[in-house]
Amino acid sequence: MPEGPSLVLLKEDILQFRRKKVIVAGGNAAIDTDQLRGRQLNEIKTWGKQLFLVFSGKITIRIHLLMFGAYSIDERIRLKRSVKLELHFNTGILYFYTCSVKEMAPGWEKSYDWNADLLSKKWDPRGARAKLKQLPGTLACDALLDQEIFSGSGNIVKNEVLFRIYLHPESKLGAIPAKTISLLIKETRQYCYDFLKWKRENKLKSNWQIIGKKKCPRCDLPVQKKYCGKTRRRTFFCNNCQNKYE
DNA sequence: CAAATTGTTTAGCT
DNA sequence: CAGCTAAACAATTT
Repeated sequence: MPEGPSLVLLKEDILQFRRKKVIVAGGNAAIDTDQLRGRQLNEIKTWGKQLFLVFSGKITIRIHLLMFGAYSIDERIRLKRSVKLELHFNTGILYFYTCSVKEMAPGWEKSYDWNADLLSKKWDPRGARAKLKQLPGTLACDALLDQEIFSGSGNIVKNEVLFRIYLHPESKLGAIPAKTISLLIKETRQYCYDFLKWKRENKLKSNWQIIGKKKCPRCDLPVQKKYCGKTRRRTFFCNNCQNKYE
């Protein structure tokens, strides 16, 4: 489910409940769900992989689907799954499963850089460039998972973007040419929108260029699989085509 | 069927 | 205290 583009789809899906009043709230999340009863869902926001439900009285609940989170509308999916949060409206029911549910403290908005969200029209590539410049020793594969820089990017985005721009995942930011950094920033955002488009069409996996591949689609040499960087996440790359700067 | 995975937080160590 | 690692969480797929 996760990665930023999926959250855009989630938001679209639940926009039908905006300005609707919560009739009953429940679930086993470690928050006071009772306080949501009778409140209107005023706003639905996303920041990368995070979803914010802003209720009347400015009570804000943050949902993070982590690796295995799911949601459904009206129908309870897989009865074995326990419900973390359920919101009943006059027009339907919204269920969230296996996710992180947190109540935000007043003023929470100030702790987020809204220009860092790849899926937002507020996205500002200059901010990303400045942050990358501050981290010369960081590897490209780690930077692409850093939510403070590329909010909404995940392991799929990381792998596919690095291949697209032929950049080796273990390249040090400080050694990468400025032009390539520009390309990295540009293509990370672009890939998010391609991801979104393909996800809508159910064609995300079929458009993967490097993830899970045995051979490089460009040079036909074997693809490397390695758990790279500090993040130690699964990384597929072509040693021949992706330039390593160190 | 064991292993791996689109993610993050936190406890605990050096 | 900074920096790192392992564990925890959990469902589905291969």
